Amino acid sequence: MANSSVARVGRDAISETLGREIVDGAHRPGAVLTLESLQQRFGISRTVARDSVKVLESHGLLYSKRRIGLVVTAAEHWDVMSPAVIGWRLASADARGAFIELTQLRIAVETEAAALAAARRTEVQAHQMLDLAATMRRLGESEQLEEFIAADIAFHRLMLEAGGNSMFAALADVVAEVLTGRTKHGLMPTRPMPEALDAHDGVARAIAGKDPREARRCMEVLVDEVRSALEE
Amino acid sequence: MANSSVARVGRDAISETLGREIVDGAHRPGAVLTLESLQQRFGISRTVARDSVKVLESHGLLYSKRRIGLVVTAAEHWDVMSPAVIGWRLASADARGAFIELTQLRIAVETEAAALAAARRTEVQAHQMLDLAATMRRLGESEQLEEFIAADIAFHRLMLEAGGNSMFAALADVVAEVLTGRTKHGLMPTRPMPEALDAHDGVARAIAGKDPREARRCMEVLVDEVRSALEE
DNA sequence: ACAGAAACAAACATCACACCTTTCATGCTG
DNA sequence: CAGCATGAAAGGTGTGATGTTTGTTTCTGT
Repeated sequence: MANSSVARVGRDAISETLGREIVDGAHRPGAVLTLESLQQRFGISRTVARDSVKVLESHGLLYSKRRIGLVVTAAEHWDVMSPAVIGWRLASADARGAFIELTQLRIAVETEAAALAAARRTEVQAHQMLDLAATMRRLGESEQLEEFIAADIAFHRLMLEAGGNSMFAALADVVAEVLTGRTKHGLMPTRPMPEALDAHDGVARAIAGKDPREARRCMEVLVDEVRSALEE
Repeated sequence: MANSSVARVGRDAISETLGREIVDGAHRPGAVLTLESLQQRFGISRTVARDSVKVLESHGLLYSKRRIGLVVTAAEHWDVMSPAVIGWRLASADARGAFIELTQLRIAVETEAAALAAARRTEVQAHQMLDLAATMRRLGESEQLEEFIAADIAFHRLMLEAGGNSMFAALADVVAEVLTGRTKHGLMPTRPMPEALDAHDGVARAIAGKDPREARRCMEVLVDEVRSALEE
């Protein structure tokens, strides 16, 4: 028992490692692994190897076939929306591509989410939105970038949740990731543009005022800026 | 090999059954299962029980804790975008709620997808889009509903794929589900409205003509009809 | 020589059992 | 009453044996 001479890794680390490798393209679609090879490589038992494989399998990264082994699947079969796969893609060589796709998804969803939020928000949420918009303005104008981003994230999360669509709400983490990542990918000015601040204000007001059409319009302004930054 | 006296089920059927039960609310969040109970109930070995649990765990439906058991998680932690969870929700008592959320997601994504497709489509895709739009008109006007829906699905799938965003493409199955389901949920006229046919035509033409703005506008017309049907 | 059937073998699937590890609950002790 | 020690419950991991599927090879009959 005890251990082994081979690289020993923590429990979930194995599906994590394999997931990243597959997403990264280290194993071509159609490539075959075996449980045995995983046991060897990571110094683990069949039980653990099977557990790890199950996770990857349930995200569509591979499937296991008798007498063949573990077959790596092509990207179009992956669960690209699941947080795990998103994480792996963002850690891959094509992080930028993943980031762009996520941004496009965010753009698509947020315009609709703004309208939904305007129709469904509670009183409390309305106040929180207005507060957050004000906070963003304050922090943005005083160039406290880090705090600004935190407020920005809170703003978008709140909006996504206020719409009452759980699938939109589930994107809050993605949006957070994108908002954080913008700085790294050079898609964000060091000082938030006044138009962006105005647009956030507008969105908050429209949502508070239960005006879906206006909320959508303001969000579209916001999103247009993001879109154009994407096309540079 | 033999069998057992207890309800014996196929391999994946167990995570399938449990997934549906959890999504359906048969196990409240915080409720605790044990591997032992699953073994008893399904007449399976620990290995299989663990395998099934791993699947549910990787979709966020539960987590396992030592000395406690398998704790069912609240809906906000579910991987609500993964096909598996979507399937379970659509098979649950709240299928209608899930359907509405999916429709909202579809609405959000498709407007953006239309614009993207207009920017990125290949020549072949352009022709296919125009063809499908024409086919839809023909089938729609002759009230061949089933074939019409098939063409509709193909149209939307093609558009989602043409944009080159894999996350949008992954929604093709969802959209297919929604388009098929519309009839069941009484959100669809037995005869497609002429405006809808025109809008599809418009989208196809705009995409073929590489006009993202127009593609988005036409898609918005389409989507507006869906939205209003949703609000009835 | 070729087609089809039969035997073989590889790899996953499942089972049973033993032991480890974590963590909650209990109860004892100072 | 606080704190610590102890026990037990439940999952986590490891092992070896056996079942099952399926691709490959070999054999046989024509």
